[in-house]
Amino acid sequence: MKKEQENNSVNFVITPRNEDFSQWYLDVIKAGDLAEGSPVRGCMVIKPYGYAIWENIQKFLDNEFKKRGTQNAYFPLLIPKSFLEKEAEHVEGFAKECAVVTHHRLEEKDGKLVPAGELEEPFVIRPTSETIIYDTFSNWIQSYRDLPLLINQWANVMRWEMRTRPFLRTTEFLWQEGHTAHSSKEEADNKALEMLEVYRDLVENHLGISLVLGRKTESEKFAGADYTTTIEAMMQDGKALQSGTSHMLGQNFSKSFDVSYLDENQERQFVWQTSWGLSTRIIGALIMSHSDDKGLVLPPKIAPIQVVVIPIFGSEEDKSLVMEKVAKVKEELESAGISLKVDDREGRPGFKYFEWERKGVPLRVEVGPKDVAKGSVVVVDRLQGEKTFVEDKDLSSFIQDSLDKMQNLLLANSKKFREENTREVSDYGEFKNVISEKGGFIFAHLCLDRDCEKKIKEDTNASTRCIPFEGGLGNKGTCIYCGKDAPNKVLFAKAY
RNA sequence: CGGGGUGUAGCAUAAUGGUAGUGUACGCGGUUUGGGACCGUGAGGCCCGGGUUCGAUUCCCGGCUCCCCGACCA
Repeated sequence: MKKEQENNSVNFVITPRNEDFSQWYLDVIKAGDLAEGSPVRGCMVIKPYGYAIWENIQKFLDNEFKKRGTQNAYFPLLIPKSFLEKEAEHVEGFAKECAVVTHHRLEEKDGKLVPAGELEEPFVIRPTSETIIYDTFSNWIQSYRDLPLLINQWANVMRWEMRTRPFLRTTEFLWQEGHTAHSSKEEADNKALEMLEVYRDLVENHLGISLVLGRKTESEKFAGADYTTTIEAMMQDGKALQSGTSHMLGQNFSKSFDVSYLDENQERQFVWQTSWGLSTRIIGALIMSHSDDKGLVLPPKIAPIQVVVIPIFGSEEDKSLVMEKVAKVKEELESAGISLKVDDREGRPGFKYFEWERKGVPLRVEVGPKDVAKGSVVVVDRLQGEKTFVEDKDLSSFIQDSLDKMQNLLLANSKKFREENTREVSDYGEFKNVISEKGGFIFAHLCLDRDCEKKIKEDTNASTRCIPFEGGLGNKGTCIYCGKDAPNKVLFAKAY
């Protein structure tokens, strides 16, 4: 981000691909009225405009979940420490980042409030809810008739990470976490994939962010899962962002939490489980994928406001004519299902143009005295800045058409950018060069030895993002690091 | 948690061991309105604690904050 003094006013010139990228998106977030720092370490305040984006994401996912028989439920924020200890890998994965509740009241001592009433068993503020949900599942599930059990929870979680970044890694974040239990491995395998596909649909078709789908390597998988599948996106600086995950938990948790049932043959069986989650991090992905030097760019399908109408007038006489026309435009577009805002505040139009551009509203409709006289309006496109004079009779279809085109163009741009910055490499020297000079994704063969993966990360700072379903899994070759047999081709990148 | 930096008004910044200035944003009055309007006017500020000093926003020490790099990670 660079600042420029102009007419004694400070403007933010946003430069997405420079080295100050993280600073850049911070300022976009501020400018776009999305979030600001909170007094609590690494937490964020999400302002109404930003929260409306999250609500649109929720609306879409809720609908998709319910179509697939998933029900919403809610479980406690506080998890007994002993629950976390039950699944060995799971504790190991989360122990380092837990906020712990040890007391239940405050007492005054020497004029200061100090914690008192120490708890016999501390609670952990959920970093994720597998343990407490599966403890409950063990009561809910008795018979094969209780399966499959498909539950989703919208909640906040806390992970006390060393370093935070707004939206991408906050101490507290919002997400949905789905938890399912099945009678067969195959059914659970399919469920994990099915939910990953729901995420793909959301992120590609609604958020306009092109993805690579694949499986995490052993060292990057969820703590306690048999395997983890992921959607990986590329930000404008070439770094990767894990945007959603779906885990096949196998029977690891069902055995630790005794989630079992009697099958048709009166035999005791452990359930097969999945869990899947998508967080407010996705809003960070949205910001970092599409924003330009003017601010946010929001895809029409997820934008809280799709069209902003700016009335322009000088005299009172003009005002009544213009506002009459604005009312008609509003009625017509709203009845076509478009979410619209009329910015009828006092003030000059230019000021309003800048403000709504910063906030990423896809289309702007200007209505002034000249437009009233000509029987048309001016429509301006946020993405390309194109200005079009549209006759009144064509307005609704033109707007609809423009929104659709913009939606498609955003995804196409994102896909093109990702493909242009993905490179196949077969030599480790070249690997290092590409990572340091060009960045982006690298597609290369990797053996199953975890040491190779670790050393590459230490060496280059690039981690494995996933083994892509397309062209990765089962693509045999020789390991880029050690030269031994590699069963898969793997996607590497520096990641957020 | 290790290394580096930072902290002055809502935001962005300046100067200063002795009354803290500017831009923007905000309130009020007026004139304006097709790409960040103008005039007048008003309110608003030195991260916290200790030390040195007649006097500290400034110097010193400690703490905290936020940011960057690393480790960690959705």
